[in-house]
Amino acid sequence: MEDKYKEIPHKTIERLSQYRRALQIYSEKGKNHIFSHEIAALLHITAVQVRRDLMLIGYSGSLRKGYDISDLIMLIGNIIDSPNGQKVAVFGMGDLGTALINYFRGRRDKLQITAGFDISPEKGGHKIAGIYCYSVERAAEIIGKEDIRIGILTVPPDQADDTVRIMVDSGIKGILNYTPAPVEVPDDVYLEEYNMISSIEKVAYYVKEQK
Amino acid sequence: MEDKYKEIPHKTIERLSQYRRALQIYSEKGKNHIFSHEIAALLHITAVQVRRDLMLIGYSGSLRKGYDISDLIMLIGNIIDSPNGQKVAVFGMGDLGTALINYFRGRRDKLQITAGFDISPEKGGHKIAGIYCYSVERAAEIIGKEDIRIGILTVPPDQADDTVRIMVDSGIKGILNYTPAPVEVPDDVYLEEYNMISSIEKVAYYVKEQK
DNA sequence: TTTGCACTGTTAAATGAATAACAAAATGGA
DNA sequence: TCCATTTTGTTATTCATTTAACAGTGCAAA
Repeated sequence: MEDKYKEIPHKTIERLSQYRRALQIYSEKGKNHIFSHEIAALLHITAVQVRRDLMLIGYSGSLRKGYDISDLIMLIGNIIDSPNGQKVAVFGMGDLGTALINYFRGRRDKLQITAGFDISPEKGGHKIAGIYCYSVERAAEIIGKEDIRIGILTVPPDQADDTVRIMVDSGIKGILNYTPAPVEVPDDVYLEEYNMISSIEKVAYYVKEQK
Repeated sequence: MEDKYKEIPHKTIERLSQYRRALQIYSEKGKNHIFSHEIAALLHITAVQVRRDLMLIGYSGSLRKGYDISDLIMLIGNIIDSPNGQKVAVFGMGDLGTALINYFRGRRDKLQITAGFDISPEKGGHKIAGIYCYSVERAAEIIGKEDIRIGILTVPPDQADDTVRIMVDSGIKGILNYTPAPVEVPDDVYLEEYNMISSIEKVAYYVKEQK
Protein backbone atom coordinates (compact mmCIF):
# COMPACT_ATOMS: atom_id res chain seq x y z
CA MET A 1 0.00 0.00 0.00
CA GLU A 2 3.01 2.33 0.16
CA ASP A 3 3.68 4.36 -2.91
CA LYS A 4 5.61 7.39 -3.86
CA TYR A 5 2.14 8.95 -3.96
CA LYS A 6 1.33 8.44 -0.33
CA GLU A 7 -2.22 7.30 0.36
CA ILE A 8 -4.44 8.37 -2.45
CA PRO A 9 -8.02 8.41 -1.14
CA HIS A 10 -10.40 5.77 -2.46
CA LYS A 11 -12.67 8.34 -3.99
CA THR A 12 -9.78 9.94 -5.81
CA ILE A 13 -8.82 6.60 -7.31
CA GLU A 14 -12.33 6.23 -8.65
CA ARG A 15 -12.25 9.69 -10.12
CA LEU A 16 -8.83 9.30 -11.74
CA SER A 17 -10.26 6.62 -13.95
CA GLN A 18 -13.07 8.96 -14.90
CA TYR A 19 -10.72 11.84 -15.51
CA ARG A 20 -8.85 9.73 -17.98
CA ARG A 21 -12.00 9.05 -19.88
CA ALA A 22 -12.89 12.73 -19.95
CA LEU A 23 -9.40 13.51 -21.16
CA GLN A 24 -9.69 10.99 -23.94
CA ILE A 25 -12.91 12.57 -25.09
CA TYR A 26 -11.25 15.96 -25.29
CA SER A 27 -8.20 14.47 -26.90
CA GLU A 28 -10.32 12.98 -29.67
CA LYS A 29 -11.66 16.44 -30.38
CA GLY A 30 -8.10 17.43 -31.24
CA LYS A 31 -7.44 19.41 -28.10
CA ASN A 32 -4.09 19.29 -26.32
CA HIS A 33 -4.93 21.14 -23.13
CA ILE A 34 -7.83 21.22 -20.75
CA PHE A 35 -8.88 23.32 -17.74
CA SER A 36 -9.94 21.90 -14.43
CA HIS A 37 -13.42 23.32 -14.87
CA GLU A 38 -13.82 21.57 -18.20
CA ILE A 39 -13.06 18.19 -16.66
CA ALA A 40 -15.35 19.07 -13.77
CA ALA A 41 -18.26 19.96 -16.03
CA LEU A 42 -18.11 16.61 -17.81
CA LEU A 43 -18.20 14.68 -14.57
CA HIS A 44 -20.62 16.90 -12.66
CA ILE A 45 -18.17 17.73 -9.92
CA THR A 46 -16.36 20.93 -8.97
CA ALA A 47 -13.18 22.30 -10.49
CA VAL A 48 -11.65 22.52 -7.02
CA GLN A 49 -12.04 18.84 -6.57
CA VAL A 50 -10.33 18.13 -9.85
CA ARG A 51 -7.41 20.36 -8.94
CA ARG A 52 -7.16 18.82 -5.53
CA ASP A 53 -7.08 15.31 -6.92
CA LEU A 54 -4.42 16.26 -9.43
CA MET A 55 -2.43 17.89 -6.67
CA LEU A 56 -2.56 14.63 -4.75
CA ILE A 57 -1.01 12.73 -7.62
CA GLY A 58 1.60 15.43 -8.02
CA TYR A 59 0.64 16.79 -11.39
CA SER A 60 1.03 20.46 -12.26
CA GLY A 61 -0.74 22.21 -15.07
CA SER A 62 0.24 25.37 -16.77
CA LEU A 63 -1.35 28.49 -15.52
CA ARG A 64 -2.62 29.80 -18.77
CA LYS A 65 -3.26 26.68 -20.78
CA GLY A 66 -4.47 24.30 -18.12
CA TYR A 67 -3.39 20.66 -18.10
CA ASP A 68 -1.54 18.90 -20.88
CA ILE A 69 -3.93 16.16 -21.87
CA SER A 70 -1.51 13.52 -23.03
CA ASP A 71 0.85 14.05 -20.09
CA LEU A 72 -2.01 13.68 -17.70
CA ILE A 73 -3.37 10.58 -19.39
CA MET A 74 0.08 9.06 -19.04
CA LEU A 75 0.45 10.02 -15.42
CA ILE A 76 -2.93 8.60 -14.49
CA GLY A 77 -1.93 5.44 -16.32
CA ASN A 78 1.24 5.24 -14.26
CA ILE A 79 -0.81 5.29 -11.12
CA ILE A 80 -3.76 3.08 -11.82
CA ASP A 81 -2.47 0.72 -14.48
CA SER A 82 -0.05 -2.12 -14.03
CA PRO A 83 3.01 -1.64 -16.20
CA ASN A 84 2.65 -5.02 -17.88
CA GLY A 85 -1.11 -5.10 -17.91
CA GLN A 86 -3.51 -7.29 -16.04
CA LYS A 87 -5.78 -10.02 -17.28
CA VAL A 88 -9.45 -10.34 -16.43
CA ALA A 89 -11.83 -13.27 -16.55
CA VAL A 90 -15.60 -13.12 -16.75
CA PHE A 91 -17.57 -15.76 -14.87
CA GLY A 92 -21.03 -16.15 -16.31
CA MET A 93 -21.44 -15.54 -20.01
CA GLY A 94 -25.08 -14.55 -20.04
CA ASP A 95 -26.41 -11.20 -21.19
CA LEU A 96 -24.57 -9.30 -18.50
CA GLY A 97 -21.22 -10.97 -19.09
CA THR A 98 -21.60 -10.43 -22.82
CA ALA A 99 -22.59 -6.80 -22.29
CA LEU A 100 -19.52 -6.22 -20.16
CA ILE A 101 -17.20 -7.69 -22.72
CA ASN A 102 -18.66 -5.56 -25.48
CA TYR A 103 -18.64 -2.50 -23.26
CA PHE A 104 -15.01 -3.06 -22.50
CA ARG A 105 -13.64 -3.98 -25.86
CA GLY A 106 -10.88 -1.76 -27.13
CA ARG A 107 -11.18 0.76 -24.32
CA ARG A 108 -8.30 -0.20 -22.08
CA ASP A 109 -5.09 -1.68 -23.30
CA LYS A 110 -3.57 -2.42 -19.89
CA LEU A 111 -6.56 -4.43 -18.81
CA GLN A 112 -7.59 -7.30 -20.94
CA ILE A 113 -10.51 -9.65 -20.72
CA THR A 114 -8.81 -12.89 -21.53
CA ALA A 115 -11.27 -15.66 -20.80
CA GLY A 116 -14.90 -16.34 -20.09
CA PHE A 117 -16.31 -19.17 -18.00
CA ASP A 118 -19.78 -20.63 -17.97
CA ILE A 119 -21.50 -23.61 -16.50
CA SER A 120 -23.62 -24.46 -19.53
CA PRO A 121 -21.84 -26.90 -21.78
CA GLU A 122 -23.19 -25.42 -25.02
CA LYS A 123 -21.33 -22.18 -24.37
CA GLY A 124 -18.01 -23.88 -23.76
CA GLY A 125 -15.55 -24.20 -26.57
CA HIS A 126 -16.46 -21.24 -28.73
CA LYS A 127 -16.19 -17.53 -28.66
CA ILE A 128 -18.78 -15.14 -27.29
CA ALA A 129 -18.32 -11.49 -28.23
CA GLY A 130 -14.79 -12.38 -29.25
CA ILE A 131 -13.78 -13.98 -25.97
CA TYR A 132 -13.08 -17.67 -25.70
CA CYS A 133 -15.49 -19.36 -23.34
CA TYR A 134 -14.47 -22.30 -21.16
CA SER A 135 -16.31 -24.62 -18.85
CA VAL A 136 -15.90 -23.57 -15.21
CA GLU A 137 -14.22 -26.86 -14.51
CA ARG A 138 -11.20 -25.60 -16.35
CA ALA A 139 -11.01 -22.36 -14.32
CA ALA A 140 -8.00 -23.29 -12.19
CA GLU A 141 -6.09 -24.53 -15.20
CA ILE A 142 -6.74 -21.53 -17.44
CA ILE A 143 -6.39 -18.91 -14.73
CA GLY A 144 -3.12 -20.39 -13.60
CA LYS A 145 -1.77 -20.67 -17.10
CA GLU A 146 -2.79 -17.16 -18.11
CA ASP A 147 -1.94 -15.62 -14.73
CA ILE A 148 -5.35 -14.00 -14.41
CA ARG A 149 -5.85 -12.12 -11.13
CA ILE A 150 -9.12 -10.29 -11.66
CA GLY A 151 -12.55 -11.82 -12.00
CA ILE A 152 -15.96 -10.40 -12.79
CA LEU A 153 -18.90 -12.31 -11.41
CA THR A 154 -22.01 -12.27 -13.57
CA VAL A 155 -23.52 -15.68 -12.89
CA PRO A 156 -27.10 -16.18 -11.66
CA PRO A 157 -27.36 -15.45 -7.91
CA ASP A 158 -27.77 -19.07 -6.85
CA GLN A 159 -24.41 -19.94 -8.38
CA ALA A 160 -22.57 -16.98 -6.89
CA ASP A 161 -21.26 -18.74 -3.81
CA ASP A 162 -19.85 -21.77 -5.59
CA THR A 163 -18.36 -19.69 -8.34
CA VAL A 164 -16.59 -17.38 -5.92
CA ARG A 165 -15.06 -20.39 -4.22
CA ILE A 166 -13.75 -21.60 -7.54
CA MET A 167 -12.40 -18.16 -8.38
CA VAL A 168 -10.57 -17.82 -5.08
CA ASP A 169 -9.18 -21.34 -5.27
CA SER A 170 -7.94 -20.64 -8.78
CA GLY A 171 -5.90 -17.67 -7.64
CA ILE A 172 -8.15 -14.69 -8.36
CA LYS A 173 -7.18 -11.75 -6.13
CA GLY A 174 -9.84 -9.20 -6.99
CA ILE A 175 -13.52 -9.81 -7.62
CA LEU A 176 -16.17 -7.50 -8.97
CA ASN A 177 -19.51 -8.96 -7.95
CA TYR A 178 -22.53 -7.98 -10.04
CA THR A 179 -24.64 -10.64 -8.43
CA PRO A 180 -27.28 -9.69 -5.85
CA ALA A 181 -26.10 -12.59 -3.71
CA PRO A 182 -23.84 -11.95 -0.70
CA VAL A 183 -20.50 -13.68 -1.06
CA GLU A 184 -17.51 -14.37 1.16
CA VAL A 185 -13.85 -14.02 0.29
CA PRO A 186 -10.59 -14.38 2.26
CA ASP A 187 -8.84 -11.26 3.53
CA ASP A 188 -6.29 -11.18 0.76
CA VAL A 189 -8.91 -10.97 -1.97
CA TYR A 190 -10.26 -7.55 -2.81
CA LEU A 191 -14.03 -7.59 -3.23
CA GLU A 192 -16.06 -4.86 -4.88
CA GLU A 193 -19.81 -5.24 -5.11
CA TYR A 194 -22.34 -3.50 -7.26
CA ASN A 195 -26.04 -4.02 -7.09
CA MET A 196 -28.09 -2.75 -9.99
CA ILE A 197 -31.35 -3.01 -8.13
CA SER A 198 -30.10 -0.82 -5.32
CA SER A 199 -29.06 1.78 -7.84
CA ILE A 200 -32.47 1.83 -9.44
CA GLU A 201 -34.11 1.99 -6.02
CA LYS A 202 -31.93 4.93 -5.12
CA VAL A 203 -32.97 6.79 -8.25
CA ALA A 204 -36.59 5.90 -7.52
CA TYR A 205 -36.27 7.23 -3.99
CA TYR A 206 -34.93 10.59 -5.04
CA VAL A 207 -37.48 10.91 -7.82
CA LYS A 208 -40.21 10.23 -5.28
CA GLU A 209 -38.76 12.75 -2.82
CA GLN A 210 -38.41 15.62 -5.24
CA LYS A 211 -42.06 15.58 -6.26
CA MET B 1 -37.07 16.54 0.59
CA GLU B 2 -38.80 16.88 3.96
CA ASP B 3 -40.07 13.74 5.55
CA LYS B 4 -41.17 12.50 8.88
CA TYR B 5 -37.78 10.80 8.86
CA LYS B 6 -35.74 13.94 8.76
CA GLU B 7 -32.78 13.78 6.38
CA ILE B 8 -31.72 10.23 5.94
CA PRO B 9 -28.12 10.26 4.67
CA HIS B 10 -27.51 9.19 1.10
CA LYS B 11 -25.40 6.28 2.16
CA THR B 12 -28.08 5.04 4.47
CA ILE B 13 -30.61 5.08 1.63
CA GLU B 14 -28.28 2.91 -0.41
CA ARG B 15 -27.86 0.49 2.44
CA LEU B 16 -31.56 0.25 3.24
CA SER B 17 -32.13 -1.29 -0.14
CA GLN B 18 -29.38 -3.78 0.61
CA TYR B 19 -30.72 -4.53 4.06
CA ARG B 20 -34.01 -5.44 2.53
CA ARG B 21 -32.36 -7.94 0.26
CA ALA B 22 -30.44 -9.47 3.13
CA LEU B 23 -33.67 -9.69 5.10
CA GLN B 24 -35.40 -11.44 2.25
CA ILE B 25 -32.63 -13.98 2.10
CA TYR B 26 -33.03 -14.75 5.78
CA SER B 27 -36.78 -14.74 5.46
CA GLU B 28 -36.62 -17.39 2.76
CA LYS B 29 -34.66 -19.56 5.14
CA GLY B 30 -37.71 -19.52 7.38
CA LYS B 31 -36.31 -17.17 9.98
CA ASN B 32 -38.46 -14.49 11.58
CA HIS B 33 -35.82 -12.52 13.43
CA ILE B 34 -32.33 -11.32 12.70
CA PHE B 35 -29.52 -9.65 14.66
CA SER B 36 -27.68 -6.57 13.53
CA HIS B 37 -24.46 -8.52 13.27
CA GLU B 38 -26.06 -11.04 10.95
CA ILE B 39 -27.16 -8.34 8.54
CA ALA B 40 -23.73 -6.76 8.86
CA ALA B 41 -21.91 -9.98 8.02
CA LEU B 42 -23.86 -10.46 4.80
CA LEU B 43 -23.05 -6.97 3.60
CA HIS B 44 -19.48 -6.75 4.90
CA ILE B 45 -20.16 -3.80 7.12
CA THR B 46 -20.25 -3.40 10.91
CA ALA B 47 -23.14 -4.18 13.22
CA VAL B 48 -22.91 -0.69 14.66
CA GLN B 49 -23.61 0.77 11.29
CA VAL B 50 -26.65 -1.39 10.82
CA ARG B 51 -28.03 -0.38 14.19
CA ARG B 52 -27.32 3.24 13.55
CA ASP B 53 -29.09 3.16 10.20
CA LEU B 54 -32.09 1.45 11.72
CA MET B 55 -32.12 4.01 14.49
CA LEU B 56 -32.26 6.74 11.88
CA ILE B 57 -35.37 5.28 10.33
CA GLY B 58 -36.89 4.87 13.76
CA TYR B 59 -37.05 1.11 14.00
CA SER B 60 -36.55 -0.72 17.26
CA GLY B 61 -35.66 -4.35 17.54
CA SER B 62 -36.24 -6.61 20.45
CA LEU B 63 -33.39 -7.02 22.81
CA ARG B 64 -33.25 -10.74 22.86
CA LYS B 65 -34.51 -11.71 19.44
CA GLY B 66 -33.13 -8.94 17.31
CA TYR B 67 -35.18 -7.38 14.53
CA ASP B 68 -38.48 -8.70 13.27
CA ILE B 69 -37.75 -9.44 9.65
CA SER B 70 -41.15 -8.86 8.12
CA ASP B 71 -41.74 -5.67 10.10
CA LEU B 72 -38.42 -4.32 8.99
CA ILE B 73 -38.97 -5.24 5.36
CA MET B 74 -42.26 -3.36 5.52
CA LEU B 75 -40.74 -0.33 7.17
CA ILE B 76 -37.94 -0.10 4.64
CA GLY B 77 -40.56 -0.40 1.93
CA ASN B 78 -42.47 2.52 3.45
CA ILE B 79 -39.40 4.64 3.19
CA ILE B 80 -37.89 3.82 -0.15
CA ASP B 81 -40.86 2.62 -2.17
CA SER B 82 -43.63 4.73 -3.60
CA PRO B 83 -47.01 3.60 -2.27
CA ASN B 84 -48.48 3.09 -5.73
CA GLY B 85 -45.33 1.91 -7.39
CA GLN B 86 -43.19 3.54 -10.02
CA LYS B 87 -42.66 2.62 -13.62
CA VAL B 88 -39.29 2.32 -15.29
CA ALA B 89 -38.27 2.40 -18.94
CA VAL B 90 -35.09 0.98 -20.42
CA PHE B 91 -33.47 2.88 -23.27
CA GLY B 92 -31.27 0.63 -25.34
CA MET B 93 -32.29 -3.00 -25.62
CA GLY B 94 -28.89 -4.50 -26.27
CA ASP B 95 -27.19 -7.05 -24.05
CA LEU B 96 -27.01 -4.70 -21.11
CA GLY B 97 -30.64 -3.62 -21.29
CA THR B 98 -31.71 -7.22 -21.63
CA ALA B 99 -29.50 -8.26 -18.73
CA LEU B 100 -31.01 -5.57 -16.54
CA ILE B 101 -34.52 -6.62 -17.31
CA ASN B 102 -33.77 -10.24 -16.53
CA TYR B 103 -31.88 -9.28 -13.41
CA PHE B 104 -34.80 -7.25 -12.23
CA ARG B 105 -37.69 -9.50 -13.06
CA GLY B 106 -39.84 -10.48 -10.14
CA ARG B 107 -37.58 -8.92 -7.55
CA ARG B 108 -39.38 -5.69 -6.79
CA ASP B 109 -43.11 -5.27 -6.96
CA LYS B 110 -43.22 -1.52 -6.38
CA LEU B 111 -40.84 -0.84 -9.23
CA GLN B 112 -41.81 -2.12 -12.59
CA ILE B 113 -39.98 -2.08 -15.88
CA THR B 114 -42.81 -1.19 -18.21
CA ALA B 115 -41.29 -0.40 -21.57
CA GLY B 116 -38.13 -0.71 -23.58
CA PHE B 117 -36.96 1.62 -26.33
CA ASP B 118 -34.46 1.02 -29.07
CA ILE B 119 -33.33 2.75 -32.21
CA SER B 120 -33.08 -0.33 -34.40
CA PRO B 121 -36.35 -0.96 -36.19
CA GLU B 122 -36.09 -4.74 -36.02
CA LYS B 123 -36.36 -4.66 -32.24
CA GLY B 124 -39.45 -2.48 -32.23
CA GLY B 125 -42.84 -4.10 -31.99
CA HIS B 126 -42.04 -7.27 -30.11
CA LYS B 127 -41.03 -8.35 -26.69
CA ILE B 128 -37.49 -8.74 -25.43
CA ALA B 129 -37.10 -10.61 -22.17
CA GLY B 130 -40.81 -10.13 -21.63
CA ILE B 131 -40.81 -6.36 -22.04
CA TYR B 132 -42.47 -4.67 -24.99
CA CYS B 133 -39.97 -2.79 -27.10
CA TYR B 134 -40.84 0.43 -28.89
CA SER B 135 -39.06 2.65 -31.33
CA VAL B 136 -37.51 5.67 -29.58
CA GLU B 137 -39.70 7.93 -31.67
CA ARG B 138 -42.64 6.84 -29.59
CA ALA B 139 -40.92 7.63 -26.29
CA ALA B 140 -42.87 10.80 -25.49
CA GLU B 141 -46.15 9.14 -26.30
CA ILE B 142 -45.59 5.95 -24.30
CA ILE B 143 -43.90 7.61 -21.35
CA GLY B 144 -46.67 10.15 -21.08
CA LYS B 145 -49.40 7.55 -21.38
CA GLU B 146 -47.84 5.19 -18.86
CA ASP B 147 -46.63 7.95 -16.54
CA ILE B 148 -43.09 6.62 -16.46
CA ARG B 149 -40.69 8.75 -14.44
CA ILE B 150 -37.54 6.65 -14.28
CA GLY B 151 -35.28 5.75 -17.15
CA ILE B 152 -32.26 3.50 -17.47
CA LEU B 153 -29.78 4.41 -20.16
CA THR B 154 -28.05 1.48 -21.82
CA VAL B 155 -27.58 2.72 -25.37
CA PRO B 156 -24.19 2.84 -27.11
CA PRO B 157 -22.13 5.83 -25.92
CA ASP B 158 -22.50 7.84 -29.12
CA GLN B 159 -26.27 7.83 -28.74
CA ALA B 160 -26.26 8.79 -25.08
CA ASP B 161 -26.63 12.51 -25.55
CA ASP B 162 -29.53 12.39 -27.95
CA THR B 163 -31.30 9.73 -25.96
CA VAL B 164 -31.05 11.69 -22.73
CA ARG B 165 -32.58 14.67 -24.47
CA ILE B 166 -35.49 12.53 -25.57
CA MET B 167 -35.88 11.08 -22.08
CA VAL B 168 -35.93 14.49 -20.45
CA ASP B 169 -38.32 15.93 -23.01
CA SER B 170 -40.62 12.98 -22.49
CA GLY B 171 -40.93 13.66 -18.78
CA ILE B 172 -38.38 11.33 -17.21
CA LYS B 173 -37.32 12.66 -13.79
CA GLY B 174 -34.60 10.21 -12.80
CA ILE B 175 -31.94 8.67 -15.00
CA LEU B 176 -29.53 5.87 -14.30
CA ASN B 177 -26.74 6.19 -16.82
CA TYR B 178 -24.76 3.05 -17.61
CA THR B 179 -23.12 4.68 -20.57
CA PRO B 180 -19.49 5.82 -20.38
CA ALA B 181 -20.52 9.05 -22.11
CA PRO B 182 -20.95 12.22 -20.06
CA VAL B 183 -24.49 13.55 -20.26
CA GLU B 184 -26.31 16.69 -19.20
CA VAL B 185 -29.69 16.96 -17.51
CA PRO B 186 -31.72 19.88 -16.10
CA ASP B 187 -31.68 20.55 -12.37
CA ASP B 188 -34.98 18.87 -11.70
CA VAL B 189 -33.85 15.55 -13.11
CA TYR B 190 -31.95 13.24 -10.78
CA LEU B 191 -28.95 11.69 -12.46
CA GLU B 192 -27.05 8.68 -11.19
CA GLU B 193 -24.09 7.41 -13.13
CA TYR B 194 -22.29 4.12 -13.04
CA ASN B 195 -19.25 3.26 -15.03
CA MET B 196 -18.32 -0.38 -15.29
CA ILE B 197 -14.86 0.31 -16.57
CA SER B 198 -14.04 2.50 -13.59
CA SER B 199 -15.16 -0.27 -11.29
CA ILE B 200 -12.92 -2.79 -12.95
CA GLU B 201 -10.04 -0.33 -12.89
CA LYS B 202 -10.57 0.21 -9.22
CA VAL B 203 -10.41 -3.51 -8.54
CA ALA B 204 -7.31 -3.73 -10.72
CA TYR B 205 -5.67 -0.91 -8.79
CA TYR B 206 -6.19 -2.53 -5.42
CA VAL B 207 -5.08 -5.92 -6.70
CA LYS B 208 -1.92 -4.31 -7.97
CA GLU B 209 -1.32 -2.46 -4.70
CA GLN B 210 -1.73 -5.45 -2.42
CA LYS B 211 0.96 -7.49 -4.14
C1' DT C 1 -32.20 -13.45 43.97
C1' DT C 2 -28.16 -12.03 41.69
C1' DT C 3 -24.62 -12.40 38.26
C1' DG C 4 -23.09 -12.68 33.58
C1' DC C 5 -24.04 -12.43 28.93
C1' DA C 6 -25.52 -10.80 24.54
C1' DC C 7 -27.91 -7.77 22.63
C1' DT C 8 -29.91 -2.82 21.41
C1' DG C 9 -30.03 2.36 21.17
C1' DT C 10 -27.69 6.61 21.51
C1' DT C 11 -24.30 10.06 22.27
C1' DA C 12 -19.54 11.28 21.53
C1' DA C 13 -15.28 11.12 18.99
C1' DA C 14 -12.59 10.24 14.99
C1' DT C 15 -11.95 9.83 10.34
C1' DG C 16 -12.63 10.90 5.61
C1' DA C 17 -14.15 13.84 1.93
C1' DA C 18 -15.72 18.05 -0.13
C1' DT C 19 -15.74 22.90 -0.15
C1' DA C 20 -14.11 27.45 0.65
C1' DA C 21 -10.64 30.80 0.71
C1' DC C 22 -6.86 32.82 -1.01
C1' DA C 23 -1.90 33.57 -2.59
C1' DA C 24 0.76 33.31 -6.73
C1' DA C 25 1.56 33.45 -11.58
C1' DA C 26 0.82 34.42 -16.45
C1' DT C 27 -1.46 36.96 -19.97
C1' DG C 28 -3.60 40.68 -22.47
C1' DG C 29 -5.09 44.90 -22.64
C1' DA C 30 -5.38 49.93 -21.18
C1' DT D 1 4.06 49.96 -17.27
C1' DC D 2 0.33 48.54 -14.53
C1' DC D 3 -4.06 46.70 -13.81
C1' DA D 4 -7.79 43.34 -14.38
C1' DT D 5 -8.64 38.72 -15.45
C1' DT D 6 -8.13 33.92 -15.26
C1' DT D 7 -6.39 29.99 -13.66
C1' DT D 8 -3.53 26.97 -10.72
C1' DG D 9 -1.94 24.99 -6.12
C1' DT D 10 -2.52 24.68 -1.35
C1' DT D 11 -4.08 25.29 3.32
C1' DA D 12 -7.98 25.83 6.31
C1' DT D 13 -12.63 24.89 7.22
C1' DT D 14 -16.83 22.66 7.05
C1' DC D 15 -19.60 18.86 6.25
C1' DA D 16 -20.69 13.86 6.04
C1' DT D 17 -19.94 9.38 7.52
C1' DT D 18 -18.08 5.87 10.26
C1' DT D 19 -16.48 4.08 14.40
C1' DA D 20 -16.09 3.94 19.32
C1' DA D 21 -17.89 3.98 23.84
C1' DC D 22 -21.14 2.88 26.89
C1' DA D 23 -25.64 2.82 29.39
C1' DG D 24 -29.76 0.11 29.50
C1' DT D 25 -32.37 -4.17 29.14
C1' DG D 26 -34.03 -8.84 29.23
C1' DC D 27 -32.97 -13.44 29.78
C1' DA D 28 -30.81 -17.56 31.66
C1' DA D 29 -28.31 -19.92 34.80
C1' DA D 30 -26.44 -20.34 39.34
